[in-house]
Amino acid sequence: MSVKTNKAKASATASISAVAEHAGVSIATVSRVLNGTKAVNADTRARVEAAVGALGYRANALARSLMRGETRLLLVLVPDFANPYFAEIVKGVESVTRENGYGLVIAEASQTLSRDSAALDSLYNRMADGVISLARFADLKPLLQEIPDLPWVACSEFVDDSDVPSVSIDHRQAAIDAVQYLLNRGHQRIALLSASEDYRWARQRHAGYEFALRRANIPIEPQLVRVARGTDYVHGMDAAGALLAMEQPPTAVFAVADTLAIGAIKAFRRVGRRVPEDVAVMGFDDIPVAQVFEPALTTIAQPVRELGAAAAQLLLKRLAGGASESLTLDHALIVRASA
Amino acid sequence: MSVKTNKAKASATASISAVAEHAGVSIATVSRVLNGTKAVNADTRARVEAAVGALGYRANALARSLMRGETRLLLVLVPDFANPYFAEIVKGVESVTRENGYGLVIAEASQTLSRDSAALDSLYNRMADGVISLARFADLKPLLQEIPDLPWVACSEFVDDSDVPSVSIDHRQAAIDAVQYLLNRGHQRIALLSASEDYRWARQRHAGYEFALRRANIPIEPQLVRVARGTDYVHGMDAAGALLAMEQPPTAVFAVADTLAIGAIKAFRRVGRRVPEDVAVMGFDDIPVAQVFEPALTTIAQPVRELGAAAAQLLLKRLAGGASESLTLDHALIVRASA
DNA sequence: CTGAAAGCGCTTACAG
DNA sequence: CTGAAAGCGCTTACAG
Repeated sequence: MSVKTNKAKASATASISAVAEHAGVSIATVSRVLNGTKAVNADTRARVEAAVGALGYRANALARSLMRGETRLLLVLVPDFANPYFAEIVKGVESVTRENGYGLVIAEASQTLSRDSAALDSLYNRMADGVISLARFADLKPLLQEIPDLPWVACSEFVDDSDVPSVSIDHRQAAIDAVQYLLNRGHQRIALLSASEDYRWARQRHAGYEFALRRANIPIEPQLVRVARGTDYVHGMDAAGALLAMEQPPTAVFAVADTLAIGAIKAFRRVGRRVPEDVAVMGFDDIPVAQVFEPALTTIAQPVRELGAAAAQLLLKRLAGGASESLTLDHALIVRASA
Repeated sequence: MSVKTNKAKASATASISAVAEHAGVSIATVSRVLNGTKAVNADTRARVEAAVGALGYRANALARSLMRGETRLLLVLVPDFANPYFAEIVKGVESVTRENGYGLVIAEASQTLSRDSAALDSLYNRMADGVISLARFADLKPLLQEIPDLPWVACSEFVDDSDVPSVSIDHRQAAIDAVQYLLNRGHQRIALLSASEDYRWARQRHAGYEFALRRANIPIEPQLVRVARGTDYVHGMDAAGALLAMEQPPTAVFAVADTLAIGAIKAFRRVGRRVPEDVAVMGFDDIPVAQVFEPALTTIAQPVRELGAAAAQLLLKRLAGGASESLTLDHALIVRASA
């Protein structure tokens, strides 16, 4: 029986040595029964398990991680907690990480995010085994250079000239589909309500919008393109206001996010314009409120849960030493009432 | 210059000994300039800083935390990522933790959450310095017993016979205010759309509803009380359906969550009932969509950001050794169009 | 001001 | 099957 140095370590959680002492074995043995890593004699095991129970012992994750070289924690970078779209993706991520025994560290990756963020700083330093980023491309880029050796996976966003794999739908094609739908319904003056093009997806949806129009021989009218200052409902209202002021307003609006679409509809309604009779409005994302809102939103549905789940799987696979290739999932056009 | 044992540690991040070697000092000195904990000679400091820069060194947070006895990580338990109400609270939490150099580990605390969750399991074991819980009281209770020595703070929920401080509005009083408002508008048949009473707040709002009715000498009609099977929009629709089937339906509905209220309105609309003309609907929370929805929601606003921020402050104060007393913040009745 | 050494709580070859 | 010991990468008395 070994001699313990610090016997009365206050009320603090029992350590492995306390368990060893209690069971009359070495800490190595305790470790073995805890991890099932090596055969242990039946009654030795029983004694250890009894000691664990008696002391309410739980291995200190910090020490364990330090030795194992992994924390089983994944960092998730989201641009905005409040956007339901991101929340759904996180749910997808969570579903697979939970199954695999990983925890999630979530940080809001705003523009201001940088090395001065002590929180993130601590994470970079081996607190997480890898990161899943939904952050704006513009925010992501500089971060990548700072923390080169952590495995990254981008979700919805991506970084072309890098080895960061990504999981996403084909934003450009989805936008083409949306605009084509509007064209098919006879619209010729179609406005684009875009989001900050710090988001790669915003840029790509914008490209899809222009492509679809050009393909239909409709000239791009710069005034019909409005960039919202955020993705909250109010930002959609504001941006739509500008459209309202035009002498020849659009007959249809393609918004790159449902939140923006809903904000726009609100703005239109306020001045007595009916949707879709006077203006058709298409959204993007198919967030939960899209179907209960009135008029219910015609929108592009992203397989959000799957997006998150796939990103998590990709990262886990990579952590397990596997190769990681990017993935493109399918989108779908959901026709409801707003367009 | 000391001899390094493991020289070619692959590409892995530089360790403190690598920095020490590079700068020609001991690791103790490196630690001191890193932490500014003790005076260091100016040019020694310069040499160390140069080495840190050259090697791109960042302290290993795991080892550091193990020594310091703190991780500067806080665990946030949310019942549902998808509910905008919780998202806003998390934003409040994040604003203060970020300022204080703390990171957030977020886990979804569903009913199924238990010791089999490897993710949470690792957290309990000293991965987080404390926890802020928005979890259902019913889920929270058993967890508390498992991890007794972590400092907890409950937000919106609470645990009466424990030393867990909480930050919340007065849910019961808020419900009384809501129902009284409805009564003042002449309603007599007021339904309650409640949420799972695993949530303490649901139970309290329910109590407030009954109190207000009784105070007005209106008998409680059990059929007018419906418990939704969740807090998503669809759950509100479902629960409202039952109300619709009544021979003498209510003239007003008080929903304990905006999501539920919106779902109910949708259900009413589907069968041609107008809100608020045929049925008035009141919500609770004032989530972002409440004001853009049509009809805009009359609701009880909770100071969500403040709630989250206060919970974080309370926890931080406690971690700093301070005392922790519970806090009740003010709610507000927002009159818009739905009631 | 600086270094050698102990120690945080674990895991894992290495012997036996 | 089991233990003594080294080591993960740090921080911090203890000497000097």
